[in-house]
Amino acid sequence: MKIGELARRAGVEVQTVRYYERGGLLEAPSRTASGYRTYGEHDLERLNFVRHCRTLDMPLAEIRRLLDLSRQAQVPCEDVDRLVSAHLDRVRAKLAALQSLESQLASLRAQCASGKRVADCGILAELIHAAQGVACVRHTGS
Amino acid sequence: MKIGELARRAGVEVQTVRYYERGGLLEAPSRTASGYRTYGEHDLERLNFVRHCRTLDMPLAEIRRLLDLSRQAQVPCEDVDRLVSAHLDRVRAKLAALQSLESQLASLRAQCASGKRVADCGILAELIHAAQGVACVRHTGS
DNA sequence: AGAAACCTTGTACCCGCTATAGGGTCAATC
DNA sequence: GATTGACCCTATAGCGGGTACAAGGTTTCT
Repeated sequence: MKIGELARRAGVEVQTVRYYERGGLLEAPSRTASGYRTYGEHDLERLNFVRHCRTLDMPLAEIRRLLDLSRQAQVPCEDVDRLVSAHLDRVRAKLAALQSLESQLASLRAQCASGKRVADCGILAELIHAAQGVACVRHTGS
Repeated sequence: MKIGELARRAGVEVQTVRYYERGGLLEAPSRTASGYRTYGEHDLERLNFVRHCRTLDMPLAEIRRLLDLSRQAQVPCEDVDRLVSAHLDRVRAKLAALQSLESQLASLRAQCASGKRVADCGILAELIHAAQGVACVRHTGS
């Protein structure tokens, strides 16, 4: 199949396939006489694998290592485990940061009562005070 | 004060200050005869405001809009609220995605028993099967 | 034969910085 | 007064993970 069909079946853009090839995530495929890339089912499987890892938010470098590892059947499975664990740790750290962020924004939004003008906006006041290192909102009368 | 002091007091890199100026987040400051930027306390406050919004993960374009709004005291506060609410929605969506990601990775990692070789690695098997659209892990012997 | 749909390479763009190169300026010290 | 070192300037390129062009070649359909 040609690149367009491969891309369509994997649900990615054509450019993305070429980008993955450049980055070594997909092997350079054979070409027709006129230079068109031709792929087989195996290439589709590999692309799907890459995409699935991407939906798990793994960086491309990590996916590349995973692909390398999977080709060496003798390597202890621990190496794979370590890679996934490290990724999981990063995801959990990001999750915690995002949760704190969510609560900050939610409480910020609660500052805004309808009908007010920007001049009296609680959100802006809060943001400005927070930016000045004031722990608690305390209107200084301005 | 010069750019180095401003940056130090706001806890950012000097390049970041210049980057914000180019992006219109900070006003172009006055210059000394030799071309050095000179800032006042007001500039520091504004930079702190920007940084605080950044710790809330707001994109620079949004911070710029917020700064614009805050200069127009007549604008209804709702506009600010809408902006923050939209951001909160995005953060919550990201949070949900990350939570699902976390559980996927955690269950993935549970596939790996120690002492195995990559040839029998549960993680890789799972990733490959998942990539092929198989809902449940089912080792085909291979 | 001509149009539409595909393919090719190469390049530039997005975000929010960060880093580097290649200079100029300023204050202190020898 | 010359040098050192810390600071400042502009311009440019890089990161990751793509996306979007431009400018052309090929294939397929009518």
